[in-house]
Amino acid sequence: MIKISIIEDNKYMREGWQAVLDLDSNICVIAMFESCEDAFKSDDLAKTDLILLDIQLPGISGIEGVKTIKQRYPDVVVLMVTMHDDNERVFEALRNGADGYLLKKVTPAELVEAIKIANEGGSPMTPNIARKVIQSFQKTPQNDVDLTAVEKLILKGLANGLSYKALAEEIHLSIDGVRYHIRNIYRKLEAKNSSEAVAKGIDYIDP
Amino acid sequence: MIKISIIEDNKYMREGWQAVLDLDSNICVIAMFESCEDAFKSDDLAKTDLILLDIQLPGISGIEGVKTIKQRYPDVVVLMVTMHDDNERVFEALRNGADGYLLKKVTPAELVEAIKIANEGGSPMTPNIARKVIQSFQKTPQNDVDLTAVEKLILKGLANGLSYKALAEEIHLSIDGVRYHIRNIYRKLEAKNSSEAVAKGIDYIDP
DNA sequence: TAAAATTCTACCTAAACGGGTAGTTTTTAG
DNA sequence: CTAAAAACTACCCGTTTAGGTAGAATTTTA
Repeated sequence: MIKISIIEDNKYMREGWQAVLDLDSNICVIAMFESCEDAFKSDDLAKTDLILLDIQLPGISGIEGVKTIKQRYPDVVVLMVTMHDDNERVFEALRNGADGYLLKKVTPAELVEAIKIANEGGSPMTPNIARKVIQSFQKTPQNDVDLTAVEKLILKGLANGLSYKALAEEIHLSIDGVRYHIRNIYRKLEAKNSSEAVAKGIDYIDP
Repeated sequence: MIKISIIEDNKYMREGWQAVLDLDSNICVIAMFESCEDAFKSDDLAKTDLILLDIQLPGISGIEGVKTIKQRYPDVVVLMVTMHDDNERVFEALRNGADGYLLKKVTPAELVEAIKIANEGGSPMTPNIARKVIQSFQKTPQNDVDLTAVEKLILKGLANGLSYKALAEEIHLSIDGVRYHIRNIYRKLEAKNSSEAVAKGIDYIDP
């Protein structure tokens, strides 16, 4: 039995969904709130498996709310609900911890389907958002500064807090040898010092 | 007209898809290869809108191949093709630049649908992979070291290569005031110097 | 209001860093 | 094979960083 909470300011929306969801024998709506504030006062969220969270709410928005929810109840699944599809807000909500999202115009069958997918560890979302999400986590391909293997190694060492001396020992080079490479790293990354180099180059070094 | 190239070692698979796709008046298969090596020798990929790329290939795998493809032709859309769904390899391919993926057992209608979605800027994928992708880019919620606003500001300054002096001027504090905060940053992040602090804390500072 | 914690300033010292220059060895390219 | 480029070593020198300690100013807490 999947226990659902709904946070949604529109009364008809809330009750419509409740009616639809309670028709399914594996789903049970255990609580409904018209705002994040209300939901946080109650303790029902603790008993919830999955929350349907409207993205646009008066007061604390869903985008902010999901952050709090995930902090307090990391295991609960949060699906954002939104009017429009290709939306920067959806993206932000996902960054803040949402597990997926669905559109308000979804059919009852799709709603139940999305909930079941999410409950089993999936993330329902449209392809458009999926593309955005993917792009944001891909290694940036174009401006890939070509650091040599040694340079990457040294940059990694710097990121780990090693001194030039420690680095020299680690890769069997003189301190000035290390310095030679570091100078080249700074030039390539246009960095003034090791911190800036690490900040700029950390995405280019292998984990 | 969407121009498609197929890289797939199984002959029947290749030709089956070609037959299916060419039935659609908006899709045209312009080239087929049985390996990445072959594809890279030819110049057909340059004229391609979308590539169907088998994830498991002899020689250069699709996971590696997509990297090369995206380097050479950043604008081409790459869809990975895979046997199994919940797969670490799919995940790696997406990290390397793939725009989506579909299963080999996909129906002709779904195949055409996925291609059209991808061509219009979407990313077809199953909810399971979507969840993985989302998780990998969410801000890590639990181990969020609580840096104060000033500490974040200073860490950001360090990441930008500022010296203590420059930082002091920027935030109207004495150099020793800056040092005071930096010491606290090092303690909280367990860092020995600014590079390590930047490496460890860069995810916690606001962009 | 008093005590405690946090924030900020100050100074000392040693170590680490960064720029410049210059020379040697090794690799690469013609 | 020879010239050019890259990789490495070396030294000088001034600046920056990091650790330690200590005390004032400010805010928080009881």
